[in-house]
Amino acid sequence: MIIDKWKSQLRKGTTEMAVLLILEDRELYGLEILNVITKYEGLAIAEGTIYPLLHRLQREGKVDAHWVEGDGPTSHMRKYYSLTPQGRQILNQMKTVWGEFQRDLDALGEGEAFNE
Amino acid sequence: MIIDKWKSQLRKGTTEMAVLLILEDRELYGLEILNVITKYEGLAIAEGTIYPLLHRLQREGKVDAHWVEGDGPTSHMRKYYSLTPQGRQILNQMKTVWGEFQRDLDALGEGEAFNE
DNA sequence: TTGACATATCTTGCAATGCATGATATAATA
DNA sequence: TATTATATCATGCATTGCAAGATATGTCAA
Repeated sequence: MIIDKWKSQLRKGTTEMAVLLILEDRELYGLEILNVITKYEGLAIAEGTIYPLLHRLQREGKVDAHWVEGDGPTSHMRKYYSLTPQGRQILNQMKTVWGEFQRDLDALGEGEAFNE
Repeated sequence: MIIDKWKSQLRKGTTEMAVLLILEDRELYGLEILNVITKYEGLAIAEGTIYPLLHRLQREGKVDAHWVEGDGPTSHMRKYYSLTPQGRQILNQMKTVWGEFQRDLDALGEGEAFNE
């Protein structure tokens, strides 16, 4: 499908915001984050996307990570991620930009016949 | 600015939609299209972006182009672009996808504390 | 034990789009 | 003549999401 390629272009940038949003008020590990995102069909990303993204966010100082021994019966090592102050700050900027972006693109779509 | 790099990532895919939206009910030439987009601050793109994009859209059969001799006093050759039927069809798909995408990302941002 | 499956993470290179930069050409204006 | 505005074009880079496959552990059935 042609439109599927376009969808993956739409995700550029926004997937990063989605991850930061999810971590805004709690710590989660990789697969959990992926599962939350996948609950929203329109945002669904491939599994191969989440780990490189998380590593990048950590490298850029937007998130912190620490290993936790599995607490339940399934005792896999899990890497929990949380927002750094810097990450929180950038997320707030992203929210503002995203709001403007939506408004402008929608305005262009609806009102262009009028605005001159 | 860090956020500026992110803005340019947001534009991936959406700039293409913006151009198709602008051509939805009229023909325009390159610089005109750029000027319309630039009216919306949140969507502003660099000048070096528009021509490669238009060429790609033409190559993909989404738009048609034809040269027009300058009609007014400034008689520069202008290349006018218009939507093909296929381009119109794809634009409609994009509108649907974009709507879902917005809803989902906003829902994630606002409601995640509740949804389990 | 063995094998299959689910969980959980990691790594490497590719594909696609917007951007930066600079080039070309014409007409109007100083 | 030189400068500025208009209008288009071409080339290679930066970034991000994706595909594909590898690794490791624990559970459960045969």
